[in-house]
Amino acid sequence: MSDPLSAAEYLARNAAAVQPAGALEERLAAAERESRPLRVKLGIDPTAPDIHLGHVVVLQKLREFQDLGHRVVLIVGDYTARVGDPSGRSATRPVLGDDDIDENARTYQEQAGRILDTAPERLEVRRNGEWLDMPMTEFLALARIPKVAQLLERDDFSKRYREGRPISLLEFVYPLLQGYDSVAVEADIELGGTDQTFNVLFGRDVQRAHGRPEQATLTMPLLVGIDGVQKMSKSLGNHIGVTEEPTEIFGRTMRIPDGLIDQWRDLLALDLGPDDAADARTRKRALARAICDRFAGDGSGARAQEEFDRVFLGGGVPDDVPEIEVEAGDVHLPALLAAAFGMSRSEARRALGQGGVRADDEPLTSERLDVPSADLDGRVVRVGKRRFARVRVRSVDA
RNA sequence: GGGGGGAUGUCCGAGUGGUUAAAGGAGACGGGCUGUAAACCCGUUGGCUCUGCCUACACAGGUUCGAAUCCUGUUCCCCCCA
Repeated sequence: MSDPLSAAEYLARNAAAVQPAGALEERLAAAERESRPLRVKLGIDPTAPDIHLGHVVVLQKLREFQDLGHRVVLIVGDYTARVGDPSGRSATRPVLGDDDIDENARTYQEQAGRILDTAPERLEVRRNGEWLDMPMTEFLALARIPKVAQLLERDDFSKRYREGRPISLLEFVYPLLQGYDSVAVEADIELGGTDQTFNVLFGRDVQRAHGRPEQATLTMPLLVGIDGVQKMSKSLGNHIGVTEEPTEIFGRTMRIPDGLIDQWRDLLALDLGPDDAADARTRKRALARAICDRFAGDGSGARAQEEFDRVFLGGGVPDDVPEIEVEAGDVHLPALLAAAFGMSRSEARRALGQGGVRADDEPLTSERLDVPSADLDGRVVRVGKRRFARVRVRSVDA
């Protein structure tokens, strides 16, 4: 694998683009020649510390670079986060304080460690606050690099401009700062999702303006979320977090549309084994197991599947059902459901009215909203197909 | 600096004084069918102490028996001109 050509081919196999053509081979060859590891850069946003499968795609790619002997440079965007990204129209993001950024960065590293090799010679973590707090004169020098037409060529900008939606100057400045990061850490290669295409390419302009060698860029396709339509993102609620319970990971994976199986397998670099040749359902189960094994620990996939089958094929109840305590006497069902499942009482009422609530297998209806707690003690209340809670009557010994 | 347009529920989007908790769509949720897939069908979708009450159409006041709809001020956004 030390052959630069085959290494490049391997690394690019599931990438969206490697630009400019041949740059990756060239860099790998240079590393070989100079017998030094490449510096592979990824910028991260310290506002969202929950790593999900969408983030994993790029992290996995970084891991592949590491396994080939190269060095990953993670840049925590503490400075850019402090500026407060105004994009996203209506919702102004809260500006984070130092403590939050520290905390988020720490969480991020902890979670990324599930994918990356965290050995110091393989992973370097930097904060762009180290260099972005620059004198105005330096910033002005940066600001003459991009041309407005160039910035407006960008898909999202041109689209927004055409549609008359706001673009703040700060958003124009972002690529500059990100590009300067590449200068500061002497990046050989920068990775990102395809949404970062402009930014990573622009890093080359900034490097050139500073008389530095220009980085190669590798962009990965954006993983589609479990809704099968939009890119995976926490704010869209179509994500699977790497720290989630295996049963949850398994279950949510089983909900993805069949058409997504190949993409997930390829982008997450998972091996489905012999099941890969089977029917869609079998393949999806294999995928779900593989994801569990990868992030929740070896063997967790098989266990999750067993539980899944028991609960959803057999109509059973999961092993570890959260408990909800109630006082002795009558229980007001809407209140109970609201407390147990985080729904509003009105929602709970509706669910009851629609026959979506059961105690063990007995349907609870909206005819009787107050029931003696003794009738529910020890039983599992279930809303819909996958929300469970075991009821316990608080003992009255106090 | 001047002129014009706009802000409606999770999102999109109707609605210009009264039966509007607010059309329609999307999404989400519950049910049916299934493989917790797709497609399809039905229902729900502000909150609550629920045959009623409370809060809601950027924010604050005002007019009116009655306002998302009219008036005033404020904030934010977009466009055009300079």
